[in-house]
Amino acid sequence: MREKRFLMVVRELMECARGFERYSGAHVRELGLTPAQFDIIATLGNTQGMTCKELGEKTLITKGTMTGVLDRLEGKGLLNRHPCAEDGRSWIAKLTPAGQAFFEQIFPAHMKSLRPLLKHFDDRQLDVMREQLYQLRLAFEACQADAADARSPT
Amino acid sequence: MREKRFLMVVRELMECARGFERYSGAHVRELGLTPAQFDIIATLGNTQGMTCKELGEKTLITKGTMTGVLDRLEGKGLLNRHPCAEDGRSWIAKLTPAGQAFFEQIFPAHMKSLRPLLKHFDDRQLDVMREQLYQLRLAFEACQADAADARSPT
DNA sequence: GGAATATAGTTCTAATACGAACTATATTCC
DNA sequence: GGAATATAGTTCGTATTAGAACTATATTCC
Repeated sequence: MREKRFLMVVRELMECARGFERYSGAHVRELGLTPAQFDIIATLGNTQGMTCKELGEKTLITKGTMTGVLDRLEGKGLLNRHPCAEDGRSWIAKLTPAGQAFFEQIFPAHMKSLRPLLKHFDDRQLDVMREQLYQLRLAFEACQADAADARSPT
Repeated sequence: MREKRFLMVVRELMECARGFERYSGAHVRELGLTPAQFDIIATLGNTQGMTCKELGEKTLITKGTMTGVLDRLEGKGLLNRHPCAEDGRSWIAKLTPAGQAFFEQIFPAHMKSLRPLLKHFDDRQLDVMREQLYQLRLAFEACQADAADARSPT
């Protein structure tokens, strides 16, 4: 019954993801941001900005959603978009000074809010978990690629 | 830098969850269902039905969303709701004969679609992963409870 | 028995998730 | 150089998410 074992792993995986989102999201919302907005701010903090494509790769936000998230952050005055010199199709999203200042204020606070979680794990266990999850992700990606090939074979 | 290690684990966790949802979701959508709808059908298959509350516990669907998901399944004729004899506030959601027949048709197909993933793991590794994820979930739940206490102390 | 409280489910709003269609610009290939 | 193709970002439609307010029924406690 490998299948059942596998489904139990998937179930735990989903519970964990939801659990983290709830825990982290509760704190983020107190800061007046949604999880997606926080993700963008945290990614852009201390950088010179990046394209939507890069943001999409570094966060888990898909491009269709990205537009709206960036729009709302722009509306809050935390971010703006500049045309990209190298590629006329691209825009560089960059924190405004207010956005960078906000990042510097909330990011350490958010890390601190995660600290209670940390005390449950030591470095070795974190490394084991990461490696396990990495293997799992590789499997998903490999199978995803196979499925894509099956749909449109070369 | 335990914090950084921890964030890397969280990042892998989220990538995995998204990866599975994409992989599994692609197949589920081919069946004409959304992942949430499939989750309900898979949970209700081969049962005598259950309340929204039970469904919420066995799936990862929150009660506010549950209403809409059940509405749409009811609209497709796959499910209906009966009043609950023991509790006047509750409804029993149960697959219709068409819903049960549909379940019997798609569930094995869905399991089969997951089979390529299985070949990447043996039983021992699956057990290790599940245990790791279980510990992680426990940590989230413990901290969540602490945070709730902090907001409204007894 | 009745008030206070808890719980099951629905409804509402704002923000996302995903896929698909669309526009505009880049790249490739002949 | 121009056609074919690929890519960046936006827009759109449907479904889902979380949280909070709301209705109706249960439970508790005096």
